Amino acid sequence: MMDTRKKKILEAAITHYIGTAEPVSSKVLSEKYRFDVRSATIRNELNDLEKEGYLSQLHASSGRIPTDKGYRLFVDQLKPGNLQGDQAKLMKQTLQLAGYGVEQTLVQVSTVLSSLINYTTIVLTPNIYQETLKIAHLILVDLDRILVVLLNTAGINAEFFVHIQDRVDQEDLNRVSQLLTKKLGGKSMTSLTDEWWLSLMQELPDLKGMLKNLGESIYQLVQQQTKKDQFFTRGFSNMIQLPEFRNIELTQKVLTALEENKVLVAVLNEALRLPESKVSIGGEFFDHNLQECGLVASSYKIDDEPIGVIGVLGPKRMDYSVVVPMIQHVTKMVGDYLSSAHFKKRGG
Amino acid sequence: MMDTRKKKILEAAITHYIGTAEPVSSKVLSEKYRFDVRSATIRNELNDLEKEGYLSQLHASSGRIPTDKGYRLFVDQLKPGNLQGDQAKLMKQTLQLAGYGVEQTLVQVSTVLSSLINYTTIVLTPNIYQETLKIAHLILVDLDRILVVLLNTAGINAEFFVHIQDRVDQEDLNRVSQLLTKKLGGKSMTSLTDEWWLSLMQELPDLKGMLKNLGESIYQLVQQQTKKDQFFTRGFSNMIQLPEFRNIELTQKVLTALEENKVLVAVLNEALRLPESKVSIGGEFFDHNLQECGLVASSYKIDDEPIGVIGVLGPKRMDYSVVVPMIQHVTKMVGDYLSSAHFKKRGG
DNA sequence: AATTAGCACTCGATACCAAAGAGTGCTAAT
DNA sequence: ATTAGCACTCTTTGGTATCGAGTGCTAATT
Repeated sequence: MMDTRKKKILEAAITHYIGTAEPVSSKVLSEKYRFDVRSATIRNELNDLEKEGYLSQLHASSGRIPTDKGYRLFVDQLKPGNLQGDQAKLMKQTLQLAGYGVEQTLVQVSTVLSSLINYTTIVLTPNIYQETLKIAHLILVDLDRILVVLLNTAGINAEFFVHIQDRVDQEDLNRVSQLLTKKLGGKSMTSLTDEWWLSLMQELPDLKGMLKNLGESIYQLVQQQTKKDQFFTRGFSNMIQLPEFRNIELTQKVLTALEENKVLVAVLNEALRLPESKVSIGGEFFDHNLQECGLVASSYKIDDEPIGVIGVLGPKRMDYSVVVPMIQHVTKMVGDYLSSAHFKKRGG
Repeated sequence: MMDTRKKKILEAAITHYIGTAEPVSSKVLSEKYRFDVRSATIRNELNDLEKEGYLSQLHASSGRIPTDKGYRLFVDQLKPGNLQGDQAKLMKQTLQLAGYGVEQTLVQVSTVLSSLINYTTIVLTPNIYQETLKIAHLILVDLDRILVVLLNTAGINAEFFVHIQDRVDQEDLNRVSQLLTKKLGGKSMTSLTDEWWLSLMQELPDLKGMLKNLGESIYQLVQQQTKKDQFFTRGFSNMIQLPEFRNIELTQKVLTALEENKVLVAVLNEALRLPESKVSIGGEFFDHNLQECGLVASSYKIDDEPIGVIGVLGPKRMDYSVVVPMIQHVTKMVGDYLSSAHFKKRGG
């Protein structure tokens, strides 16, 4: 039902549409691609492909454009590709010149990535809730306020202030820090139960009140977790040059989806758990604002643990054959870099 | 040269244009506003106002639209206004429901602000470089890596990792932290000179190497300061509904300006030092991408020190009479909140 | 001297029509 | 199974006529 030539024609049609954003005609296909058949034959094949749901027409006498199903087939059969050497080089340089810190590195990388491919990059940044905790440290700020610093095994840190009733000094806090750090190993943020805190209080009875405050604050922090903005976007202004975004309504929709980021965050979170990159196309998003978009996303890892996701959002006719290898390469590179001694030395 | 009636007509013309985005005709002015003269008279006045540079025409037989000079006059004579009670209430609620931390509070506030007025909010966030330092604390992370936590007098913190050669333990670091905190009072990030570090080394000769690493890292951090992203944007998707943004080229320009944020950051930084709010209009930006925009910006203060800026970017015909009081109110409210015991208690 | 009725003029917006052109599906011939 | 040929569909483009909003100017009026 889907012989080689038909497949080739579908592939050529999609490739051509990706390149031009114009509906593809039988004439163009027979002239620009070597099928050694006249356009009428191709016309018959196109008709079949439309009936099978891989292509569609905007109106009765227009050329064909791919459907979601068409793109999906196209993407699924893409062979692992390489990216151009100069692009790989540029990304490498970007990493080496990036500023301090994980967040800043991601900002730099996604900005350059977007300008390279002219689509929008979207990023899920690491947070303290991934992985297990490693270090806790308390710093006395005011008489009644302490800054709590937490670090997980991936080296991602979080800080927040806690208000306390009891008077303590930094010496006390150092003792608490030491105890916490000792007891924290293997625990995640959410597994710090009431019982766990109670057992701590028994070890340091004189600082019971403070520990109570601390436990409550961390609990509240976990509750607020979802509110926390762990998502950013770069380079929409690069993408907006593409012909589909001459359509104001479409531009509005995509901007809205990027700002009300729930759906995108959800999709990225799915990609976090996948071993490979994830491609989403048009109707596969449960968001009408994204019906005309495609997304390629892949996770990056610190020491083999996925801690965040980099994605590329573009029009449905995005050049997947370039973007997929690109995003795989970039996430690998970022992960390696964030795990590297070099990064850690210069102050990650 | 500018009698009362003329002024009133100009004001009415600008108000009407702000409301409708349509060029204003003499007929509309004579009918909707009570000048008690026929349209022909108004026509004469409009002609004068155009010659004086306050109004302009799109083409020979069109109504008038305000020029930058017109808007400027209009804005400069605005009387201090109040905002509606329900809006004030909503902002207050937003603050109380905002998440932990300064950054998250600002994100919430700017999101709600944008949805209230349908323009884009832009925010300069506080950073460690403002104000003088108060506390430094070092935390041992790995054998050769420490996390440095700095806090300034406004309660804004920064963290970064430092790689060290010498073996130290947390006890050592506690001693260093204590010394640093003692010596830091009144110093700014940039005034930590080589001499200052040398004097520290003399007090703790056994940790000389570590202090050297630390000094160098902080120096590098200061160099990188400008790279740091201390700027964010919310609610462009609200604004894009306005009729001027049906023009794709304009949308592209404004988006580009928001992403290449240099010019905007510069303008906001000027507002940081001003006692009142700052309004910028069209040609007053040295950026062709912002020629059709207006900006109202004002700083927010922690304990009377300006530490950041909230701005509203809209089309040139933005409703300044609403936005100016609004932004003044919001920045005041945010500053008070960030300075308040309530905020500090619940974990700023 | 200020105001205004009246009018000619400009220019954009809208509608309509014709012609051109791109592309298809189908039929019949190869 | 392929394809030449053709009728048909629909969009695009350009031209033209018309409408109407709005102006500037002149001359009359207050």
